[in-house]
Parts: sequence; C-alpha cells; structure tokens
Amino acid sequence: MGFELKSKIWELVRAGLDPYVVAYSFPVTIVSEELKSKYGGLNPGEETGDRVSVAGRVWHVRRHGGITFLDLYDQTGKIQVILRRDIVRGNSKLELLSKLIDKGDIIGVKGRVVKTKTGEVSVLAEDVELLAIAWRQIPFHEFGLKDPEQRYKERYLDIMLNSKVRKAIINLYKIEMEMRKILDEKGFIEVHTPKLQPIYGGALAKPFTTTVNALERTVYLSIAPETYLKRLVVAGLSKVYEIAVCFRNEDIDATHYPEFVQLEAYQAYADWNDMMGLTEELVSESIKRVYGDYKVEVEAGGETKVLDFTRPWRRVLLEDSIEEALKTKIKGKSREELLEIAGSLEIEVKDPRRGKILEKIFERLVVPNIWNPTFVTLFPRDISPLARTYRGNPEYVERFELYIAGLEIANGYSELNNPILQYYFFEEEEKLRKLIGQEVEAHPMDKDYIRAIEYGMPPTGGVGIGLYRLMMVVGGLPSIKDVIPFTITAPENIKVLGEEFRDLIDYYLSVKPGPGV
RNA sequence: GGGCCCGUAGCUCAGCCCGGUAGAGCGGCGGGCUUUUAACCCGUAGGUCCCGGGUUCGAAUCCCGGCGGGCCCGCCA
Repeated sequence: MGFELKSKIWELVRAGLDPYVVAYSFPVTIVSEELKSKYGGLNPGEETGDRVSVAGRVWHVRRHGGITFLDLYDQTGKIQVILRRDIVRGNSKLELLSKLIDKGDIIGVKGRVVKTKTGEVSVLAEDVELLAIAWRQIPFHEFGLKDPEQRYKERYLDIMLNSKVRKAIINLYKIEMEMRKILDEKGFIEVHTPKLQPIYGGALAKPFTTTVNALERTVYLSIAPETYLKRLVVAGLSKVYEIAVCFRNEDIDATHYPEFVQLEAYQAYADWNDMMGLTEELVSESIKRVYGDYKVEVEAGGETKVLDFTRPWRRVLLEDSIEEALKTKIKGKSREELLEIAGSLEIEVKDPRRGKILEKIFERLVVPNIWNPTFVTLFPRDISPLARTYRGNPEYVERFELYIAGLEIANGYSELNNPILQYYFFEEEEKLRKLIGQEVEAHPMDKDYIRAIEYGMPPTGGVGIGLYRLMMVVGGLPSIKDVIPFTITAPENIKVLGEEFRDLIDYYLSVKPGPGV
C-alpha cells in the first residue's frame, strides 16, 4: 500500500510525455522570492506580457472546471500557477497534463506574469512540462507530519512539509557562511583535521572505535578537533579553525546526538577574553546578518519569546551564579560540603572531582534559567585538563562557557601551553580513569600532543561553538534531531514500485533512446 | 542503564477504562464548476488495529513477552 498508482503513467507514455523518458532539464528563469518582489506592485487583475519559466513541486490543486490553480513551491516559496481552459483548449499536451497533474508532482511552467483579482502574483501558464511524478501520497495539510517516528524515518517529507525544520537547515548554512566570512576577514585559515585518530582527545567522551585495514590499526573517530588544531598553532598557523563533525558514542536525547558539528577556532597570542569577544562577534553578527536583527523571535511551546544577541553579553562567574541561585556561600567549600549540598538537591555525583560536583549543581540550578546569551566564567582546575590556570588563583582555569536558552552552546579557554603541566594533568586523568573505570570520562594521555607543545606553543585562546545547538535555540526547535538533516532510524520493510509492478520494469528496459545531447 | 507514555486508513486522531460487525476529518478515486488560497458541491473506495503468545464462546480493547518511537532521569556538548 501507499502507492498512488494511477493509470496516469500509461497515458503519459502514450502521449510521449513520460518524464523519466523526456524530462532531463528545465530552464528556470525566476524563483518565487524574486517573482514576488519584482511583481508585487502589480494591481489586482493586471496582466503583464513578461514571460517567465518556473519549476517546483505542486502542493495544492484547485480545479474549478474552466480554470485551475496550482500552488507550486520552489526552494524560496510559493508560486501560484493558473491553467485557463481558453489557453489550454486545442493543445493536446496541455489538455492531458492539466488533467493528470496531481499534488506532489514536480512540474515546470512557462507563462506570463499576472496578478489575480484577489491580488496574488501568479504565472498564467502557456506551456507545462511534467518533470517528475509523485507516486506516493504526500500529506500536504496543515499539520504535516506529526508522528515523530515517521518524521525521522522519512525525513525528506518532514523537511519538505515542516517549514521550521526546512528553515533551520537553510539558516544553519547561512550562519556557517557568515561565520566563515568573519573569520576569513580576520585572517583565519580553515582546515580539516583527521576524523580517524590513533588517540582521541580534546573532550571527555566515549569514542567510536574502528579499524584501518591498510594499517591493521585500531583508530577512533574524532570526538573533537582540538588537539590537532593546536598542533597547527604550534606549526605556525596562528589563526586556525574548523567546522568539524565530532563523533561521541554516548546516549541520544533532545540535546545530544552521536555526530554533531562544532566550529572550533584557535588564535595565537590571544586569551580567554579575546575568545569571548570572538564568540560574541561570530554568533551575534552572523545572526544579525541572517535574521536581520540582533533580536530574534523564537516560537517554542506555543509562545513567542525574543532572544537578544545584542553585545555585550552578560558575564557571570560560575561560583557566583551558583551562590545566587542557592543563596548560600559555596566558594572555598570542601568536596564533602559540596557533596552534601548536591545531596540535598537530590543530585548524585559519582565523580571524585570537586569541580564535577560544582558543575552538576550549576547545571541543575542555574542553566535552565538562562535565556539570553550569557558567559559563565572561571571553572575549577580539576575538570579542565586542557585549559590554562587562572592567573589570579591556581584553583581555577581561564575557561568560559556560553549558555543560551538553557543550553550550553560554546566552551572556550586560554589554552594550556605548558607541556610539563599538560603531562601532569593527563597523568591525573589517567589515574582518574583507573580509579573509576568506565563510569567517568577522562582525557587519555597523548604524548604526541605534549611533544608538539614542547616545541613551543604561543599563548593561545580557543573556543568551540556547537552549531546544531545554536540552530536549535535560534530556530525554536526542541530536539537536536530536528536540525540534523538525517538521523539513524531502525530498519524497515519497505515496498517499492519496481517490486510491485514488474511491468514498469519491462517497459523502462524497453524504452528506445532519443537523440543524445 | 532506570522510570513514564505512545503504536488503529496515505496523514491527524477517536474507539481501549467497562471485550460483542473497525470509525471521523483531511487526503485518494469518479463527477460538476472560469479567480481560488486547506476552494466548494455530489458520489465512492480504502485496514496485518506494531509483532508473537495467553485468557475468553468472542480481543483493537484484558494479561504476558518482544519490536519500534517519544519524554524524563543517569552520562556526554
């Protein structure tokens, strides 16, 4: 079931209009957006002699007998096409097509630009080509696809029908482009670091493991590009970045997916303050350019709220934010005292590091209440093995995280460039791993990375910006899977046309080619 | 890994508590209509009630097991 099989195909074949045989290309001269801006000023009922050529998918067909309205959608929006009997009559091709074209089909239309009595810019068709047939019914109605299972299984339908999802995918591209422009203007070089790595690092997460047959070696899919980008800083690329796919073999939920995209940037001779400035500029300027304003309306859960990216963003010390929420002093409190506070909040912490307890309390109490972009700064030393010690107090590191709408969006710091301390912190991480085993993520020892910075890494600042999460927040989408074009779904038993209708296979194998071009 | 919820027509969902011929709207198909916007009017077809087992005279409905999905918690961004 599911096929909208009409005898239509054989009618098309008889008329020599089978799109699989005849439709190889179509000259599009204008898209919806342009058409509307160029001809929006026409008066209702006004007809021009301007001939245009448009193409797209038919979403709605309104047949009134002598006149038919088609809503065509291209990548930029809707174009109304009018088929009028007085024009169609006598043209056997148009007569047949105006009868056979259905919702879902993809067509090309040549005609004159007119504005209807009701004021809609439209194309009055003079010629129509059927470019592709929709054999399966597409649910074009107000609710689109709702069943989450089907949304992800047939994501092309979800992207087609759900404008929020479609816009998120398009706008993420635009944001990436704007960020690239800004970085390019500042002299940053974009690179690709390895996705197959002999030692994973740059974050604390379980990696995917695979084998390179040619080398007979176990390798890990990159969990972060960080250590490689910093090797490049050592190599003299003093401003580098990557829009990197990262793989982390952890559980999936509304804000986590095993593959995701981060922009990581490193700048020599810069520190965490410079990186906060860079982060502010990248995020707020790209959003301004894509959405037209620093303030973006976000519709989520039925209500519309405004996200304000205007600089400068609020900055708050990690421990201050906790004290504010808790109304208790926590600075200088021991691990045991913090554990007690965590316990009173019903937060269980297995990790032995004091900083981890602080982080857990922070995530529970503070993060959900952050709305506008906020930098949280000054993190504990013991949970940041790659960050540089705070110049004002060695118990902290010069690290910041960016939160927007209750989500962690970015993480950056003054990079640790001291190879001796780097070795020591990796050692501590190794100890932690042995102590706790698989329960706690720890950074593995990476002596090649240490060797690299032993050659001398300048003082450097770095930041990673989670692009999917940024898009979730700006697009008002509740799940990270909504902004990822395709996600993994369970296997299905799918019936396809060819196995249902062998006669179609026989027909297409027997089609004689026409003249080549 | 733990808890809660969901799976019925192409889509959105009702029916399930309290067992008794499987329903609605939209969409599809056929017909009508020359200015519609989710067009309208008339007619009509369409089902492995996720899968397997059990209870029962009888199961979409109750019970058990499985599969798929969502949300929350734990862990990671």
